[in-house]
Amino acid sequence: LRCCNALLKALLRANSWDMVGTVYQNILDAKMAPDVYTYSTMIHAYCKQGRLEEAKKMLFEMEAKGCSPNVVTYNTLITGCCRKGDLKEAFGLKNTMCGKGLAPDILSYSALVNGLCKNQRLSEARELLVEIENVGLKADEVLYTTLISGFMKEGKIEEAFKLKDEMMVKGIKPNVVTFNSLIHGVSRRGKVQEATKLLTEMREIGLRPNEATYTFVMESYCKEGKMDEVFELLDEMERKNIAPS
RNA sequence: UCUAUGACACUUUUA
Repeated sequence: LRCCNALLKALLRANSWDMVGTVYQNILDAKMAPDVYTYSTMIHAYCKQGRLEEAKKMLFEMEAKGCSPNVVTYNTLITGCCRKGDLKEAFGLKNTMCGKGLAPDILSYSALVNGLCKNQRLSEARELLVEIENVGLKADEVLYTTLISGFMKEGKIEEAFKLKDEMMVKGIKPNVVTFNSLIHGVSRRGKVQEATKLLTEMREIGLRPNEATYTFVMESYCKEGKMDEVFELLDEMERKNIAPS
């Protein structure tokens, strides 16, 4: 069964949905009982396809068969709902899991925060951060990055930088994605000097810019028509062998 | 310290 689960994961990554179904059916045919990993992976597969109804059905099915969903199972579904913009359902699931004595973890919250941010509900996202700390969880760099990119997308640049300061004060280290989000935010507003400042800052703290980083910085240069700098960056990328991820 | 879940532009796939 462990092997089947690993196989399902690989197929899910490859988006081989028909094979996912086949393997799952084979598990059943072989009279093996899918475990919580199998079900969670299947739910992930449905979510990734945007087939939320079937994902939810799978949740009921596992419960009916006496396999209890855990935090990961719920997180998977919550993430799926958030990505589809069904925040009602997502928060409903959060309540359901709480009702079963399953405490949402930092991943549950960051999925919810992401959903709120993607739907321009920034103040609620911020409130969720307060809740996170109230329940004794520690916000991490992913959570903050999610918030930062949410605020940046709404053009709330100062707020985004405040969040960056806030996380650093708490001892949470920004990573490449954090900087990418910041750079992207200032770049779309054409703030070249801010973008390059961030680029040097991330280097100073030992972070390696990746392909996305360069893309965002180049965007800001392009907005100012500074093509020389763009080509310089392209050269630099080649020198550093930055491969498209 | 590893069978499953969260964040950044573009592209591609699922449709």
